[in-house]
Order: sequence, then structure tokens, then C-alpha cells
Amino acid sequence: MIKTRAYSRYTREAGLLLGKQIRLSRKQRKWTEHELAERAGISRATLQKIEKGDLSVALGLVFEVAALVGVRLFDEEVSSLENHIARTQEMLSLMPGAVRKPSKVSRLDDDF
Amino acid sequence: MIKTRAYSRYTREAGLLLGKQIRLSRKQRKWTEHELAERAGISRATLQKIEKGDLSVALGLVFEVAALVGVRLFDEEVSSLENHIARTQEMLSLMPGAVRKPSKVSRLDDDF
DNA sequence: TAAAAACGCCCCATAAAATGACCATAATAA
DNA sequence: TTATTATGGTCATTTTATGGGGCGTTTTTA
Repeated sequence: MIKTRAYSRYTREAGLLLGKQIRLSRKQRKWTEHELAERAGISRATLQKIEKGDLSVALGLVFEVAALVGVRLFDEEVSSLENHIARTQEMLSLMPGAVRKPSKVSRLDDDF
Repeated sequence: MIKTRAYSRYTREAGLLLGKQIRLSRKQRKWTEHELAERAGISRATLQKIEKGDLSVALGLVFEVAALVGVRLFDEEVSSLENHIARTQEMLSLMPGAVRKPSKVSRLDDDF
């Protein structure tokens, strides 16, 4: 029995868009599936899944393929990713180490 | 034997940034790991991997969690994703059905 | 139009991910 | 400080993804 996971519409569409963008970029570069898969170090079957927007594929494989054909998430250049990471880390370190739920009452805030 | 896959710097940093952003957003919302994992329908262990930038996690799980805490890739609202998908599909349908490598010579173009 | 290549889809073996339970430690609230 | 909860990590088991191969169809080139 195969258990199919439920995904939100946003997630499904995001995966679909990403896949289509990759496919389009690959064709613009005139690379075959075989060729792109080889460059990415993955099988053709997996590449096909990615281009179809399959959400079960590992994040890293998708990112790798996307980068190879020039599809950028974060629409930022690599160099600035570093800074972005650093800034996020900074904010993170200003936060309390653990989140704690109030024991009982006083649930009017969410201060954010 | 655990086979570690090689990822490009861009991929590694993208995963790391995404994870940190998720963690930050979760804390801003004052949700515990347990809470977010539950909402996303995944285990706490998997959420921890995501927040650490682990690239082996399924794309869909990461997107789902990101969406829950408000981290958007494509920095576009959901509604426009549809249009974006449609436009990409349109361009895609204008492309030849199969990419073909030139048989021998004439490799000066890449017309793109 | 014939030959070759790209694509779509399928199955299978196995490598790897996801889960749930657990414990230890760190962090928070009282 | 003490009690409580969140987090970090490990482990065994179930579930799933990945790669490899095959095969028919479509597309392209010659």
C-alpha cells in the first residue's frame, strides 16, 4: 500500500513551476535529458521526476540541477548568499535558545 | 555504508540559508520544533534536518515547512505562481519536442 | 522515408530517508 | 533553585527514493 502524502497548493505549484523552468532552461541550452542528468550526476529517471515537479526528489538534487541550467531560487548571486546566511544567523543568535509555550492563560499576544 | 554525495557550493549554501530562514521564522512565531513538525505532518527529526540545511530531505517536505512559516521561494504570491507556470508552459510548447546534438562539426553556435 | 537519437514510462534491486521512541542536556518559567 | 519543557542526538524499523535497464513511441536528421 502506497501512502501518498498530501501537499498544499503552494507546494505543488512551486514544485511544478520549478520543474518547468528547469525543463525550459535545459532546452534553451540544447541539452538532452541524458546530458543534463550526467552533468548533475543523477539518473535520467530522476531528472524526469524533477522536470515533472515530483516533490519526493531530494532537495539537493533539485537545487543542483536548477543551478546547472541557471534557474536561481533566492534570485541572488552566490556571493550574496553568504552574507544572507550570516545575517540570518545573526538574527537567529539574538533569539532565545528555546521556544516555550505559556503554561496556561495569557494567549492574546503573538507579538509578531 | 553511507554514500555522501558531492554538492556544489551554491547548492550547499542555498540549503543552509533556507534552513536558517525557516528556523528563524519558526522562532519568531514562537513555535516549537514539535509544533511545526506536527503542522507540517512530518517528524521532529526531519524538521531538524531541514533547519540544518540537510540536502537529502525531500523537496516537498521542505517547501511545505517553508510555506508554513512564511518563507517564500520565488518571492511571489501563490496566485501569480499559476500565471508563471502558464507562461513557462507556453514557452515550453514553442520549443522543439526533442533536443538533438549535432552529428559532427559546426559547433560555433549556442544561439542563446 | 529510413536510421538514429531523444523521450516517456515501466519494473526491480538496494541504498537511503523518514519515523517513532528514547535519553541526556540545555533553557525557560515559576 | 526547582520543575518543566525544548532541543540535540542516537537507534531500530518501516518506507521510499535512486539508479539501471529495458522497450515502445516520437522526433529529428540525413
